[in-house]
Amino acid sequence: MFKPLDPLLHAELRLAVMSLLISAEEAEFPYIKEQTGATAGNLSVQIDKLSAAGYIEVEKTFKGKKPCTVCRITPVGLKAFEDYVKALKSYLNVKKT
Amino acid sequence: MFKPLDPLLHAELRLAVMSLLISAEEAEFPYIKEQTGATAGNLSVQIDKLSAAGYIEVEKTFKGKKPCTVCRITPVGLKAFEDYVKALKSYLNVKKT
DNA sequence: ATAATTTGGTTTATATTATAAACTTCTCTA
DNA sequence: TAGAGAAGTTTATAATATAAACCAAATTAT
Repeated sequence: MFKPLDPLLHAELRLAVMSLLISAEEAEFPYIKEQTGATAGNLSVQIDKLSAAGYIEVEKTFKGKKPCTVCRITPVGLKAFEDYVKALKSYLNVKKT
Repeated sequence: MFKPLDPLLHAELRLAVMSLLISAEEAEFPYIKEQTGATAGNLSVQIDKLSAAGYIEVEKTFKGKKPCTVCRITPVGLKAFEDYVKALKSYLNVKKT
């Protein structure tokens, strides 16, 4: 009846990050921060979690002399996101009006 | 960009309960328990929260001599659910494939 | 030159939340 | 009448999200 919802994705900020990365393919930390409205600390933690799960790839480089953290979604992450959306539909597609 | 997600609804079990009640209009505790696979304790707590928020109505009656807890969605709950679904879409409708 | 501010983050502490375990009350049945 | 089962509730714990505090380097102001 109800499919389980991947707890890693069923969290507002992490879902927003994944959502961004799916449409953008690549995004820098400050951009994600601005788009999501998250605090840097919170974003840092959630990015770590997504990265630890292999859902995103994080590359720490330099842009001139400033540090620059770039995030990309991985195939695993994309799959997880798609599965999550499918599962969610079991909760939403209830009323066939 | 990303609409905030009602934290009361953005929780697996509560979402499942609301989802059930939207299609069923009325449901008894044991039925909800069975459909969601939740433990009675967890379900009891989550039903209380939905009820406290006015999202559902809980009626405690008797079925013969056994207690019988019946739940119904309220207009407020229905509205909240619809808003939640709309908000969710801001996270999902990203890739227009 | 050096003090203050900003940028780009990380670490840590707190507060909330979800969840299950333990408990209660009543009924049925062996 | 003892034990099991149904229907929940309360309470304790473990996980989680989140922001506050912090750090380092670079830029700007004095």
